[in-house]
Amino acid sequence: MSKKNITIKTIAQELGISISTVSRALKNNPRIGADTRQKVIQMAERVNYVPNPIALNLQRSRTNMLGLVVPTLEEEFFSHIVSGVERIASENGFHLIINQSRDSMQTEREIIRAYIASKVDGIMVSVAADTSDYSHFVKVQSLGIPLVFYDRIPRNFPSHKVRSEILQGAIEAINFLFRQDKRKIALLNGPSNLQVSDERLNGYLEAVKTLGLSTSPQYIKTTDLSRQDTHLKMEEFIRMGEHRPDAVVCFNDYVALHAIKACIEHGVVPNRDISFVSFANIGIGEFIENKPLASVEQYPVKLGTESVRLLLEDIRTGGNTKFREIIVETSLVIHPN
Amino acid sequence: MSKKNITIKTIAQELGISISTVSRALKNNPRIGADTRQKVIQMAERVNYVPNPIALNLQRSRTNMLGLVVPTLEEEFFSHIVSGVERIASENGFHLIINQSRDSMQTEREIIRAYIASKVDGIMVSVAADTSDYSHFVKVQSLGIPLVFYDRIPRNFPSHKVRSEILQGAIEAINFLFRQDKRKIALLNGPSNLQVSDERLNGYLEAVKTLGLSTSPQYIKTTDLSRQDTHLKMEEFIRMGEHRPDAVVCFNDYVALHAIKACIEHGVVPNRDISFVSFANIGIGEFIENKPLASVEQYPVKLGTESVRLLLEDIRTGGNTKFREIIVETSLVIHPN
DNA sequence: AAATTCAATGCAAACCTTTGCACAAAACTA
DNA sequence: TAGTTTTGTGCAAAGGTTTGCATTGAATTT
Repeated sequence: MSKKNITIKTIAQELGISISTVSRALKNNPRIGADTRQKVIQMAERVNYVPNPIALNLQRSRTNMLGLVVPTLEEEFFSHIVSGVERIASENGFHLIINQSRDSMQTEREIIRAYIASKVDGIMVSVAADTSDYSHFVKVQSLGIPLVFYDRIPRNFPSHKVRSEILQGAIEAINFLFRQDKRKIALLNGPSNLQVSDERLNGYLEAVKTLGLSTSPQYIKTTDLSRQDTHLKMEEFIRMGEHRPDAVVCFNDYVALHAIKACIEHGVVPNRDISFVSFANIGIGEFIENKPLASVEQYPVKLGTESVRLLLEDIRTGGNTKFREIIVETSLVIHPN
Repeated sequence: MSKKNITIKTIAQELGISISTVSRALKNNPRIGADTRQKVIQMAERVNYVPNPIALNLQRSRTNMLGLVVPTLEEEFFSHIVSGVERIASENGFHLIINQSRDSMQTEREIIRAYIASKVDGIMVSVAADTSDYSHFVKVQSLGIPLVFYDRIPRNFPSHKVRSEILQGAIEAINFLFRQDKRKIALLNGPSNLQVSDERLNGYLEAVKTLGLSTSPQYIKTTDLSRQDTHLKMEEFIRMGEHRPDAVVCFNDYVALHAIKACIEHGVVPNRDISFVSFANIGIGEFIENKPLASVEQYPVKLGTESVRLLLEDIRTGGNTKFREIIVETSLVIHPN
């Protein structure tokens, strides 16, 4: 095909003009005469010139790359977020580079280090489950690299943030159960070190208070998200006799499904004896028989698009945008059947 | 923090030596005296020098970036592939940049164009459903950029390829049904423009022949993967009266689930009146009641890791590796319950 | 006709690193 | 002592592009 590397120099030599003239002609610089510009453009076409972005990167010391740290790609919730991010990044001409922390702070730090070394233009992070030290993020900020946290947001760390409106979702879920004449509503929450667990709890407490429902510490349990622990905690609810809850709000769909399984094993009919609602970290398949009555949909794709939009804006303003927190709506989706 | 941009030049000036000496000292070039090397390294430490990878890229005209084109991230099968790719790419110090073609050839072409322009070191592609023209791939190859196709592989296009052992899986699936005393086994296949459909068909034909089963063109149908079409085709099977198949091999889990739904609607008991097996493009959740008896697992993560390993090898050998086709094992997973 | 302005283009630096070649001084060999 | 090797370092080019400044020739003004 083409001989070697075709650069503006090639064009310049071919036309017997200077490199800078070619560069300017190609960029429609008004200082270049119309006829010269014509010739340059035609020649560029003819020799199939494409600008070398690496040289440009060096010049501008920008890379057009965005780094995305995700705990895992093997969970639907996160891969949908990534999908949203990819779309917007693409549309804006940015390359998206993706890495999984696999919920290890150590890995997370290394990824961030690599991003810094590679001079990405911006970074988005959902922190690993065991991230307790934030010095790597401090470093990112001190270098002036735009940074956005999404979904899993570190506590008390000033930065751009994008998260779901969990609290309102929890309230909506409980109102729904209330309308179904449920009065003894329990919460089967996630690990308390997650901020998203806090929000569920706060929503629960607020709704219970507003609706004048009775509750007790026994109605609030947490699971470490393992099947075993969820079973265990659900069994505790079931064994509460006359105080047994008539509805349980679960941390997410998986927890709900496991809890429902526990019910069935104990002869408790789900959604009759005890009703379930949950938060959607997965889409509940249409093929599942015994599922929660409703889930609080979190729109992960939107979570992704909002995050990258915020990041891009920060990049555009040169990292001088004041820290913003974007809260993505949730809504209670009532499952058919 | 640091003043401006710290380069080897900074170090050189600080130490009153030349740039090249600094460069060599940092790379442990033996031509540099031990004491000079010492001083340089210490100073680098002191001023917190990090090499600028962009300049390096320009120099070597390599970018350390791998491009991955995936039809969608919102399907578990593909996001698991990506997960595998990410792990290996990371381990080898490559950045992985990801784009979704969203099953549009047009988008696919643009992604490829961007990859070429950005000078990625290698490209992996699972082609879009409607990709009929391969000129963009020809271009990639003619530029000497290493290219690997995975899962969705263009027909008759010489290149590196990584795919699942579908044919063997199909045979295994049918043997399984045979052992369950099924003798009237049908195939509900995917779109015939997909190579993976061919392979299922060939496996089916081979197994049927080997086992001496009777079949007929009526036992072989294709669906466009839409729920409607799957329903329609399944209903045709159901209405075949005394010739009705007693087992159906489905293109993938989704198709199987839809087909099963069609059965239920028509009072046909799945896995009693008609048994189902399928190929796993999704993991069948433990929560689904009516599901195929077994699925041919395709190990998508492994598909990913194998693909990127092949790509990396090709990159290492400077794109001179002879075209290879890697076939990833499958295995029939019998669902509990 | 001389002076001024303007349009069109070229030069060279800058972005940062690597590396072939050259050079100098020191050490060694004959 | 003169010649050769070794050792340690510097110069400059290369990689591709952009851009401030300088230069040229032509057109306009006085």
